[in-house]
Amino acid sequence: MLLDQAEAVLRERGIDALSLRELAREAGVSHGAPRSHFVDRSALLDALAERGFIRLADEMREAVSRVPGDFAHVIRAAASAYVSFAVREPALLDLMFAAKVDGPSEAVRNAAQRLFDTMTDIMSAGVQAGAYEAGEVGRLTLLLAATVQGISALVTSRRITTPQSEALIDDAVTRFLRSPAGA
Amino acid sequence: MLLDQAEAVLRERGIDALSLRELAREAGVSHGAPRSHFVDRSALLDALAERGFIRLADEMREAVSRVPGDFAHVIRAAASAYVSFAVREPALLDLMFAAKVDGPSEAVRNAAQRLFDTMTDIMSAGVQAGAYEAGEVGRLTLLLAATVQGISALVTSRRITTPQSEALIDDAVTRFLRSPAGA
DNA sequence: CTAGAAACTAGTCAATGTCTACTTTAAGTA
DNA sequence: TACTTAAAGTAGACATTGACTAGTTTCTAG
Repeated sequence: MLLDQAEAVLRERGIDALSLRELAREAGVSHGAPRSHFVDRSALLDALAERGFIRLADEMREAVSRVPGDFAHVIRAAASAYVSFAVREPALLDLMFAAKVDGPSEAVRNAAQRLFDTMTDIMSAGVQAGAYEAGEVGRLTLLLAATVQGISALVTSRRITTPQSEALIDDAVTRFLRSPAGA
Repeated sequence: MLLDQAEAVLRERGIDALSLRELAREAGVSHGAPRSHFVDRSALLDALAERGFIRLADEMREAVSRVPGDFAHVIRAAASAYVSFAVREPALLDLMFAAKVDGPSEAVRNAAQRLFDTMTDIMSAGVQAGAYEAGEVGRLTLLLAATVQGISALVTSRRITTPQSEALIDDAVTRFLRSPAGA
C-alpha cells in the first residue's frame, strides 16, 4: 500500500524526504494520483501517525501477553515495547507527537486514545496485583505514558544510546513498582 | 535579530510556516540575504534549537533560584519551569528534540548538554538534602529529564491540557521525592 | 449493461531552497 | 588617508514540491 511505502521512506530518510511526488514516482503513477487518497500532504502524515498509534498499541499488548503475569514483568515489557518502537521508528514517533498548530485531527486523536486505553488496561493489572489502588490508575497511567514517551524522546533525538535507554527503563520501572500508593 | 523573528514565526505559526524567503521579506532584505548567516534552512533550525536549549537551561536555573532551598520546592520548580517552557514554545521544543536522520549537530549537542548539566546540578541538591545518594545522581537526572520531557510532549501534542500537566508534575515530583534511594 | 464513483493523467501555478556571479558595505591595517 | 579584505546583501536562475483543475480511465454495484 501507499502508506507502507511512505512509512519506509519515513523510517529510512526522515520526514523531510517524504514527498507526495516521489511517492507517486516510486509507485509508478502520475504525480497527482496520491491526491485521490490523501487531499493533502498533512492528510498523509495524519494517516501515518494514526497507523503508528495503532501499531504501537498492538505491539504493547503483544509484548505484555508474552510475559509471565506478575506485574513487574508486565510493566517492564510494556515500557520496553514502547521504547523499542521508538528505536525502530524514530521519525514516526516524532510525527505521532508533533506539536501541530491546531491540535491533532480526530482520527489521530482516536488512535492516540487507543494507545492510552491500552496503557490504562496495563496499569489496571497493577490494581489486581495490589501494587496500588484503583483510584490511582488514571494518574499513574498518565505518568507511565509521560515516562516512556520521555525516554523515547531522549533516544530518538540521540541524547542517549539504546543501552542507556534500557537502563533508564529499569530505573523507571523499579521506581514505579517501589513507590507506594497514595497521593 | 533574524533568529528572534524566526522564533516568533515558529511560536505563532509552527515550523512548516518557517521559510527563509519569508523571513527575508519580513526583514526587508533580498531573498538570498539570510544565506550570509545560515548556509541552509537546517542551519537556521539548528541555531534555533541551540538557543532553545540555552534559554530552557537559563529558565530552569532562574526558577530554581527563586524558590526556598528545600529540595521538594527545588525539584518542583525545575519541573514546572521545563513544562512551562513547553507550553510557551511547543514548536521550538519539538525542534530541539527532533529525530533527525543524522543526529544533532555539535552545537546543538553542546547546548543540550548544558541543559543536562543544569539538571544534574539541580539533582545534586538532592544529595545535599539527603534525598538520595551521590552515586544515583546520574541515573536520577536522566530519569528527571525523561519525565519532564515526556510530560511536555503530552502537552505540546495536545494529548493533555496545561492544568492536567500541572497535576502530572505534582504526581511525578511526589513520586520522585517519596521513592527511596538505592538501585 | 449501464450509471456513478473512485482512481488516475496531464498540465499549470506559486512558493521555496539552493546556487551563482556580482555589488555594496564595513572594518581594520599599512 | 588610502587600500585590502571579509562580511552582508542583490538579483537572477533552476529544480522540486504542494496544490489545483479538467478530463480520462477503471471499477463496481445495481
